[in-house]
Amino acid sequence: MLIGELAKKANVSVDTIRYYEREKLIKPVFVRESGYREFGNNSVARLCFIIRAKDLGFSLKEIRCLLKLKNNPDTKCGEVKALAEKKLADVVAKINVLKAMKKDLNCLLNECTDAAASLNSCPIVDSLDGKETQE
Amino acid sequence: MLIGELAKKANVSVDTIRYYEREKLIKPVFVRESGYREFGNNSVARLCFIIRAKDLGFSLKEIRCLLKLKNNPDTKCGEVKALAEKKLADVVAKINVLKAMKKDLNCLLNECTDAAASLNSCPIVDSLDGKETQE
DNA sequence: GTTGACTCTAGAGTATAGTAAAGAGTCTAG
DNA sequence: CTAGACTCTTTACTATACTCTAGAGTCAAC
Repeated sequence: MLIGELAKKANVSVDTIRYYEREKLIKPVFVRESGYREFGNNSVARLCFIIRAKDLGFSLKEIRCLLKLKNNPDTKCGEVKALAEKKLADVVAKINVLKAMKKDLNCLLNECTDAAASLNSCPIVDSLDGKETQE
Repeated sequence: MLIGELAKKANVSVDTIRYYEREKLIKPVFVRESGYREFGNNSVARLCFIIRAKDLGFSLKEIRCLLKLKNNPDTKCGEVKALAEKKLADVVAKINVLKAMKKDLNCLLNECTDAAASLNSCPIVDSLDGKETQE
C-alpha cells in the first residue's frame, strides 16, 4: 500500500509517517524508482505500536529504543520491563508534581471568597507576590 | 541594582531575565545611556511572582496576563480567580491522563513475571503490538 | 591606564513532535 | 492522452522557554 492508505489505516497524517521515517521509527518495505514508498501490513502494526507507546507517555526517542529491543531476537523481556518501569517512575513523579500544584491552587481558590473584591485584598495575588497566608 | 545582582537575588540566569524582558514580563526601572539596565527591589518581587506562577503551572503567556491584571487598578479579584480555576482544571485533566498511563503501565508490569523470558512471550511487547491480554 | 568582571546586542541553537507550503513528478481511470 | 488525485523532496515554520555565542562596550578598583 502507498503512504496515504497507511496513513488512513493508522489514523495519522502522511507527514507524520514521513517524519517518523526520517526519525528512523519506520521504513517502507520497498521504494519504487519514482520514490513512491510501499508499505505492508506490518507497517500498520508498527505504526500502531508507536502510537500506543506514545499514548503511554513514551517519547519518540524511547520508542525507537523499544523498537530496537523488540526487533532484536536476543532481547530479554526484562530489558523491556526495565524501560517500562522507568517510564512508570517518570509518570508517578509527574503526577506528584501536578498534585502539589493542585493543592496549592485549591488553597488559593478557597481563600478567595469575595470575587468582587479589589485586587489589593486578593489572596491569590498576595500569594503570588510571596506574601504569607495562613494555611 | 544591575542585572547580575537581580539574577542572583531571584535565582535565575541573566539570560532568562533578558528573555523575560523581551517577552514583556519585566522592565528595568531605568536604562543608562550605556544600555545597562537598572532594577529595583520591586523587580525582584516581580521576578519571584513569575517564578511562583510558573511553579504553579502557568505559562509565560498566562503570567503576562496575570501581571497585567495585577497591575490594573480596575481588576477585580474574580478575574484572577477565573484564571486560577481554569489552571486548576488543566492540572486535574493532566493528572487524569497520567493516572490512566500509570494504570496501563502497572498492568503491563504485573503481567511480566519472567524477566528472563524471550521477547516472543513478553506481555509488554504484545500489548504494544495491540494483541489482547486478559486483565 | 589597564585589568578583570560585568554588561550590551544580535542572532543562532536546543529540544520535541510535528505541520505547511512550494514546485515538481507519478499514477490511474476514463 | 489528459485530468485529477496522489506522492515526492526540500525547506521553513509552529510553540515553549530558554541557552549560548561572538564581538564590542562599560565600569570600578588599583
